[in-house]
Amino acid sequence: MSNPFIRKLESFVSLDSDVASEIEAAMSSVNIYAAKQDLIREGDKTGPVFIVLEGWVCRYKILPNGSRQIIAFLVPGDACDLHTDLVQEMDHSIQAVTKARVAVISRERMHELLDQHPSFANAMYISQLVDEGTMRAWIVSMGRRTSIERVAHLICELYLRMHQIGVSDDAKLELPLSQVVLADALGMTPVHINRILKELKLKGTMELNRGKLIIADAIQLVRIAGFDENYLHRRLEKRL
Amino acid sequence: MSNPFIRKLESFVSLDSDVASEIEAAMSSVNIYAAKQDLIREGDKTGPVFIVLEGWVCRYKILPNGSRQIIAFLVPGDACDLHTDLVQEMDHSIQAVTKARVAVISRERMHELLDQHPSFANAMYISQLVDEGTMRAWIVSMGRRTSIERVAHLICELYLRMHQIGVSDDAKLELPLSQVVLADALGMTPVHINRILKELKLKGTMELNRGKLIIADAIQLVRIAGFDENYLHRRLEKRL
DNA sequence: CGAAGGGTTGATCAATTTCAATCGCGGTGG
DNA sequence: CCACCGCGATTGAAATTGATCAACCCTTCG
Repeated sequence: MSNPFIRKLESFVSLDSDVASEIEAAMSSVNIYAAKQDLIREGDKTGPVFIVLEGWVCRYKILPNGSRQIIAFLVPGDACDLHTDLVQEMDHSIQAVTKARVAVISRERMHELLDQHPSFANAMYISQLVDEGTMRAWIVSMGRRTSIERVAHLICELYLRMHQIGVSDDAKLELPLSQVVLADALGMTPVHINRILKELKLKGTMELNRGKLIIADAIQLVRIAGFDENYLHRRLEKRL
Repeated sequence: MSNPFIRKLESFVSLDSDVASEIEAAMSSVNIYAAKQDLIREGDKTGPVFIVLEGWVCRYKILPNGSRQIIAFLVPGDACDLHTDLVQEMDHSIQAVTKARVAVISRERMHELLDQHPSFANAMYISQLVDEGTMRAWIVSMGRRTSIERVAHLICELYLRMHQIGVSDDAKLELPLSQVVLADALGMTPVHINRILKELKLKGTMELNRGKLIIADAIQLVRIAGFDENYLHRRLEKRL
């Protein structure tokens, strides 16, 4: 099964194969977005449920002064806005970082699926808890980590997430994020990101070139980041 | 009805009075915590559901270097860890900021209530969405706001939340947060918080003395914060 | 070929931390 | 009753981090 969403759900709970195929069938409507194209904007009425199939997507918010803060990255298998129909309008925007293929499911269909398949609802709930843990980790990073620690921490997070969806061999990783995007995610300047990346390269920790990341010294990377994988609830996998 | 939790739920959905009293009955078991006492610690197995009745509580995380980042404030009416039984252990700690009265509900009972009363489940879901919106706003603040903007923004958030639970008249507010606590929440130094507070006082914007906050110029405060009430899904204008 | 976007670098500036000391006040034990 | 203690608040000076400003380079792409 090559559907990244199903694969992610299966990592949380085991799904009956007929449930899995019903979910997959519901994902047949697919949109393609170009890099920098918005899926939905702050202030819009809440739309359908999006599920990323391919490419990178982010949540972000623009401030009055024009600067941008990325709030989360969504990679293949990640869903968003599961239940936002309970509130009136988006408080942030969602944009494709790279060209992206995104499945679109109507809220009605999604509600049916959730109602009919408790295992699916459960998996979605777990997924949401993991996302919340990630947000908490971002708050901690922004508040209390220096820029090099922050960069290292984000790389650890993304490495682990890519690894979970099986998109990385051990020390190499496709990471199609420009320095500007990294800066927007980490609350820093592109210039400063550039210098930190250089420092990490000089230290022999990691190297990021044209969307390809090489982790030269994972131990050191984790140490710099002060990375605690618990927040991604890796233990969940082990239990299953 | 003086139960802050019920009052909060009612602000999201309307509850049948028998449902309300059933929920209230479930909240009969109450713990008292002293300031700085932990309700639950990072690494602990997930416990019962906590609902703050009185006082201030926070989520926080300690970093390897010993510094602390507060991730969220919980005020009367706020519940936490509704569904964390789906994951194995806490990825952060929860601590009383002031002396606090906290209702404790077993997960079994909570699940019964949620299953039996869709309106209650709905209200809890909305509440969770609001909390997520608040976390996103914190990420934005930490990433892209200067320290004075960050302070102003937090004050706006807290003012609005206190107002919602009816614990503030128009320009005054009980805000029992020390400068150290504010610093831990905003990712700053206590020294710097002190200077920013002084600056805000000098500007005639607001004043915080011994746990009492006076908003002298709400318009200016909102302007400094670049505050957008949308994320709390509430209107600010009619208030300030 | 030329333009645009992304990356790199140096110099300078500004915001915030760090360090260190002092103050005020409420609570406590003698 | 009162001196003392400890925490929170306050202030100044120095150090540091990261931002800003301003080029310039390289690659890609129309």
